[in-house]
Amino acid sequence: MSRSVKSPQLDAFDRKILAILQRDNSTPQRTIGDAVGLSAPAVQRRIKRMAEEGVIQANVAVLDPAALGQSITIFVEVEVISETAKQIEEAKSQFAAAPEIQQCYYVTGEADFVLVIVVPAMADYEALTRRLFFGNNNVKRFRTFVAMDRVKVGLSVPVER
Amino acid sequence: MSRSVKSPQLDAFDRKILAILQRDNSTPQRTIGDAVGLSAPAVQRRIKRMAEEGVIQANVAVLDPAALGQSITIFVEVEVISETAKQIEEAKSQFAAAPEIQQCYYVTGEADFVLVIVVPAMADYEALTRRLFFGNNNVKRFRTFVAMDRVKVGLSVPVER
DNA sequence: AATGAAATGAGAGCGCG
DNA sequence: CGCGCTCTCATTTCATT
Repeated sequence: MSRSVKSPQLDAFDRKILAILQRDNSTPQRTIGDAVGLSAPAVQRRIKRMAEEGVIQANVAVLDPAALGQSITIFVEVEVISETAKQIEEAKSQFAAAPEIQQCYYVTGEADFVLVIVVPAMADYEALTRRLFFGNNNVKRFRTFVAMDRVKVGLSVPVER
Repeated sequence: MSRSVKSPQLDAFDRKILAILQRDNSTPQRTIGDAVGLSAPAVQRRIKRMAEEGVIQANVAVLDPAALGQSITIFVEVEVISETAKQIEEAKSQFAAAPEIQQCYYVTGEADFVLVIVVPAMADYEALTRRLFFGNNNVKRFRTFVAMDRVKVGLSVPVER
C-alpha cells in the first residue's frame, strides 16, 4: 500500500538537504547547514519533520552483492493467466516474501510483473523459477534477462524542480 | 566500473551486522552489539573494516518519489542495433548520465538494456524517449512497462548463508 | 513561526589491558 | 575482544527576528 501521508510542502532548503542525504546520510548536520545556508538545529528540525511526513522513508546501508556472494542480478518479466484482484494480491505477497527478490513492480504492458532478483549462482535462480513460476499455475510465461553489468544502481530520486 | 577490492571473509557476526545496517543504518552500535552478541567497539571496528573493503558501499536516505513529485515509475527494455564495444559504452554513459534513470543494467536475452525510470508525469517520459531512444539511431526497439504498484522496492541483499 | 547561539546529552572513535 | 576515556555530533533550551 502506498501511503502519501501529508502534503509535504518542500521548499528549496528541504530539497537541498534531501539531495545530500540521498547521497550520504552520515553527513554531519553542521556540514549540511554550511552547504545549504542554515544552522545545524534548523537542518535537524527539517530532517525530523521530513522523516515524520514520510518524505524520508528509511536510512540504509548499501551493500555490495558480490561481497556477500550474491553476484548475479536477474530481471524477470512475468505474465499471469488470470488477473483477478485476489490472484494478483496473492502473487504480490508471494513475490514480496522471497528474499532473493529485491524489487517487484506490478505493471501495465506486455507483462504483469517485473522482478529484480539477486542470487549467488544460476542454480539458485533455477530453483527459484521452479518454486515461484513453474510451481504457480497462474503464471503463463516469464522472460529472463541476466545482468552482465550494473551500469547504474540506485533508488535516487531527482530532487530539482 | 564494479570494484571488488578485497576478499572480504565475512563471518556470522559481520552478516548479522550488515542485515541490521541494511534495514536501518542509524541503529546505535550499542544496540547492534546487544543484538549480535558483541560490544559496541567490536561492532564499530567491523563496520569500519567493511566500509573500507567496500562491502558497505554507501549510507543513504531512501526518499519517497511521490513526495518529490516523481510519482511515475517506468520499466524499459532497450534493444540496440549494433553491439560493438564502442557503441555499448556510449549507450551506457548516456543512460548513466540521465537523472531520471534510477537503474540501468546491461543484460543478455531478448533485450540489451533494462532501465528503471522515475518521472513526474508521462509527458516527461515521452520527452525522455524522444531524447534517448528516438534521438539515438542505434536503438532498434524499446518496450515500456508502467508501474501501477511498487510491490517491493529496495537494494537489500540476502545476507544469510 | 522559524531561526540561531549556547548548553546538555548521547553516541562514535581510540587507546588500553 | 571488552573496558574505559575523550571528543564529536545530535538534541534541547531559550532568546530573538
